[in-house]
Amino acid sequence: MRKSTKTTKKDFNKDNILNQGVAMLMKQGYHGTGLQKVLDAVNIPKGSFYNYFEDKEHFGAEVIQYYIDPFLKQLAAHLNNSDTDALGAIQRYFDELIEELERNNFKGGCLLGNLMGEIGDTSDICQASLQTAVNRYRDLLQSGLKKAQDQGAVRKDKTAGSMADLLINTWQGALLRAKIEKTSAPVLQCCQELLGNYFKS
Amino acid sequence: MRKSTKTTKKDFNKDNILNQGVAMLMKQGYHGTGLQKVLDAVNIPKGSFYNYFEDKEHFGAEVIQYYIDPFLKQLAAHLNNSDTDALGAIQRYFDELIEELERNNFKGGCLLGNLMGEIGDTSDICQASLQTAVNRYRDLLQSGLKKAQDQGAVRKDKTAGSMADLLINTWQGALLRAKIEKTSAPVLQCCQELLGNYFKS
DNA sequence: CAATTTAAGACAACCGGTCGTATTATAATT
DNA sequence: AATTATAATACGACCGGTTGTCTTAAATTG
Repeated sequence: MRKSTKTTKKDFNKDNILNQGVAMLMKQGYHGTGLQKVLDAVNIPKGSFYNYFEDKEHFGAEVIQYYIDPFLKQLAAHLNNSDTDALGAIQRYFDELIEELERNNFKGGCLLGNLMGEIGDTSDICQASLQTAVNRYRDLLQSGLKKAQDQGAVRKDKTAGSMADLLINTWQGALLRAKIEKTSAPVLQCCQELLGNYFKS
Repeated sequence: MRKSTKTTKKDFNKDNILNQGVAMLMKQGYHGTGLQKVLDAVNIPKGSFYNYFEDKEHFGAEVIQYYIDPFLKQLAAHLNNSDTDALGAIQRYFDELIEELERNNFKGGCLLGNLMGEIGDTSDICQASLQTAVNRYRDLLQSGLKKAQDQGAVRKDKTAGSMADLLINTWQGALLRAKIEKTSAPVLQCCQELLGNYFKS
């Protein structure tokens, strides 16, 4: 077995752990998720965990990045696919998120929001990871709103950055409400009020 | 010792547990907080816990109500003390929250938000408690905004209820951001954009 | 003294993390 | 090219400690 092949297998295992980690941290939170359960689910022995990760905290930090990546790709795809209408692209992106939220019966929500609340101020390592994850998300959203501004769809008396922040924050809060009230009304309101009203020029 | 006295003492103990519960659930979350630690901190034997609460879940549900009560009183006080300017009262209330947040170096945030994220979809009992807590908060905020509408300070083309929801949600999201970025910028922005701009007539 | 409340301790399950060792792959040396 | 030395990875048993909950007995009550 050559080096490339082996590296691939190790990455495959690590991906499996991260994948399962996303799912379980999402459902049960950080302290509610035991490493044993994660590893059992992907048939990897307990002792092997520390070959892949330094400890649980670093594992959590990596899960955060692994989680947010697809969302960035999804939003970027929308922004690229319809670059004649950036505001519409953003709206369609959030519509997709809402659809998935409904499909999951409002369970889980956003891992970033959940972990910010649970360990955002107790684990330095995860806090740093959360910062970069949120910043990457914010920057992409900002660039989309900037484009929408240039296209004349979004007001220019506010910076794209501040609107991106406001949108992210309201979205996070709305997700929490949606979760405990088991209705998509809060997230719908978030998009309608901000994207459909306040941000428009 | 008469029955009334005894009941008082029991209530005193329970209050101590709840008080400590608020502090520890705030800092370490639900699954990160062991009952042992809570009881040790208030010098009540572990075996006595189930004299006060049915189980940990019900304990959490009671902590939630115990936590939100002072906030409702504080907001209500502001609304009553300056009933000539309801919008100003709301603003001053949130200013106080921001001051306390800074005093705590952005640690903790809001217990409701943290627990919504962590166990809002896994514990039915806590979910129900979170619902009523948030609803009570929302209703009070709604009545304040309604008053501000009647006073002509707040726009009337949106319902007070929808604005209360939007404010609460954005506030929650902003608190999460403030927590991981260790700055009050997000919560300041929340108040400025909504109370100082979007809601104004 | 009977009834009820309080508390001590036991309980199994689980936690994150470490250990020595066995297996394998890479590098170095002939 | 064959063999040896070195390192990396895989693995399961095990560590001390803690979890939430329950049983049972002591203390306190009316």
